[in-house]
Amino acid sequence: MQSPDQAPDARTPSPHDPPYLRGLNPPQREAVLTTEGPLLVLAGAGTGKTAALTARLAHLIATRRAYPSEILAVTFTNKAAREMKERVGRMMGGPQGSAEGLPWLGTFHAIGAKMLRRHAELVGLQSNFTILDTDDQLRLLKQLIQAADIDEKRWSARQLGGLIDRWKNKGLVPHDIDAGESEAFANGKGQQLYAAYQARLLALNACDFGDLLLHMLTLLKTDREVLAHYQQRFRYIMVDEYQDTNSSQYLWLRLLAQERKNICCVGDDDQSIYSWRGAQVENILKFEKDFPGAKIVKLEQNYRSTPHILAAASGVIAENGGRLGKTLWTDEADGEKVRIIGVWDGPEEARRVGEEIENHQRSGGTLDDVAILVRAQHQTREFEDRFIQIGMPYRIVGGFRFYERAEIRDALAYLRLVNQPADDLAFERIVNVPKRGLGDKAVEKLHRLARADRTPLTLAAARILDTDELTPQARRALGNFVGDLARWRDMAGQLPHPELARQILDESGYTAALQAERSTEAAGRLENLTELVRAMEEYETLGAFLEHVSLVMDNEAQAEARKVTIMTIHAAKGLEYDTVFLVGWEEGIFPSQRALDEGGIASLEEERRLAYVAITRARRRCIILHAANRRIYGQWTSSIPSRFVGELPKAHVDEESSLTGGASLWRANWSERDDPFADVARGSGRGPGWARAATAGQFVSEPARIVEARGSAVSIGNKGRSDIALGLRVFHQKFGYGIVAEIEGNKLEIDFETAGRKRVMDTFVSLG
DNA sequence: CTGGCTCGGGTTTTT
DNA sequence: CCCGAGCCAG
Repeated sequence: MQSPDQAPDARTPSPHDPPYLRGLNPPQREAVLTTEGPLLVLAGAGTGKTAALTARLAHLIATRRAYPSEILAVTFTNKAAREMKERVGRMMGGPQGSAEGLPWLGTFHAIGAKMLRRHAELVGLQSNFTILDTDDQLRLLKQLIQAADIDEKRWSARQLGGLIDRWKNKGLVPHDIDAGESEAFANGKGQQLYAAYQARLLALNACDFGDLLLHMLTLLKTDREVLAHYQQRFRYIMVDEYQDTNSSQYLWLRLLAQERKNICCVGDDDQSIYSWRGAQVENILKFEKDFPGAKIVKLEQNYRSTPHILAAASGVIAENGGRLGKTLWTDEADGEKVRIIGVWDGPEEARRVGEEIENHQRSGGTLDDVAILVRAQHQTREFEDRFIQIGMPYRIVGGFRFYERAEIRDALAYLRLVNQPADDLAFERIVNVPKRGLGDKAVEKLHRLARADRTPLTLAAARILDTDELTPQARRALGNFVGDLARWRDMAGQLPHPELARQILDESGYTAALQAERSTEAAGRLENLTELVRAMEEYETLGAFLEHVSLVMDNEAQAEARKVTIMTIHAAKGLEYDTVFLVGWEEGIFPSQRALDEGGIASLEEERRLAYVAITRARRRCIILHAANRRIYGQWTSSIPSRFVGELPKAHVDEESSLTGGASLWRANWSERDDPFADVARGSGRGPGWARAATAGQFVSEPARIVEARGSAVSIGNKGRSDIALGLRVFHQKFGYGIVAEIEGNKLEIDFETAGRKRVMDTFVSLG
């Protein structure tokens, strides 16, 4: 480890460099070595931002400018936080000395929660408060809307939730909402409902995600002691993805940094794609004004993509106004130009991408190098359908996450209720799960009593047993449930919590109910529960585990298998692939119709930044497709290529487009297939019978938020499986159970129970 | 309570 | 067109 007097100062490499500086270029070094005062690091896509950020953290510790525990490093995602932790660990060689503590490294929300637990009582909470997720939040809002006698159809909980989120993102508490703002919901009831919601959360001893920051913000603004404490404590503050910060996060950071002013924000205004969830690009644009004397370092050397790809991306983003301005460059050789392919319609687009990937395989490429990026989740379907047909292994990123699954949320509700008896939402969720004969009437009576006495449902339940309000069966059932809860709470003090969880799941009858189902899904759910209990073992306390689950738990994409990845551009931010297909580059799709209709120039510019993010995901090959016809909400619609296609600099692209280039392909398509309805008319697979059997979320047995197709590789040759025969019952990952109706080499025709007849590859089915 | 119906709405998504 | 939510009937 380096001592302060030997601390490197040179911006150029020297043999005496500590390990964390090795391999950094001059601007990266500058970013690492500028420790004092405000610093803005403008890091273009692929310029080694994380490397610089981590090295900076290592540098601060190694040169003893601060104890680890005096450093605050915030990220947006758990993934980013994890990555940084790992890299710092590696750089500094093993875990840091416990005497010096650990850096406060985590997401805004995780850090907010950590602080808030220490000061919970100052905002009217107890430190074991529950963190509600969006689902809980919506159920609560729905109750409030009903209680206020507002037409739920006209004014949905979802709407109100969105509004409250926006207010929280701006750092506004109910008191700050003026009449004009309040108008946004139910003719001026917005403010009142927001206030009621916040009151209800306190009564439940609960927080939503926004509160984790908002409560801390309020505290920092109103409590001088708390403010002074953290201002003193955090000698150095680092922020990743600064362009994604919302107002509340910005205010929070500014307060914390006010004293020491050692704040280093890393970001890229060109990659700001989250304004719709409150991010303010302005935060990064006005950094110099907020922090006078700020130094700015630009990271512009790109280590990811070829010059053609960079030039294409730069050409597009140059159309945006008000940029801080960076010019990406690279040492790499030219490589392939960006290809633009125009096709006739959506199905052809999928076919074309499939062929390109097969070519890629034939020339020795692997599938995990390939990604297809879409603007919106529904576009994945076309590719999924096609890939199932040709037996191309793929994975779709997105959809349900581990803790969003019903069985996990049920199990957590039990644990939450044991941990925190005031958690009415948890109580409601599981009072009749599994079914124990406590229907709507019984719960309604309970509610009335709880409301009258202003007590949590758990208490009301105990009390109602002394009355004759419930039917004898309901009373017995509730008595058992209340008794169980009390017993589990006793056990909580004595048993290790994974064991407690196992017992709860057993004694509540939850596992038994699943076992009784005897379906594939139920088996998957049981597996998920086992996984949940296993995960608990890594945590000291039940409380720590619950916090982990609601704030941190996300199943990482196991990239083990060789598969093509299909995902949204948003989901791809921060990732990179050798070959990237950018599909659906048409006006109305990308840029999206919504962006064109609403939000004016700002929306369009965000779409353009999205295009920039999309292109810069590619390392070696970037292939952009657009179709002339697409079925949108069931209607065939013709579309024109995205304006972003036109903004790609000609010198760096190769067009194979029939529509913007020569007319040959267009004509070929036209004569071969007389009209866009041909597919439908010929019944070539898409008619009414084309039931889209299942979406990602329905396969609860999937291990993670990844929908994986079965089958390891594209089948070669035509040899079919020997274990498949006519009339056999088989299982297919997407379509479910079905009977084999025809066999043709390795292709099967199967009559699925719910999805109808489909043609699939035999590698995708297992014997049912 | 399940199923079948109608109706409305339909980017992007993390925590 | 496809999905989810809510409603009513059995």
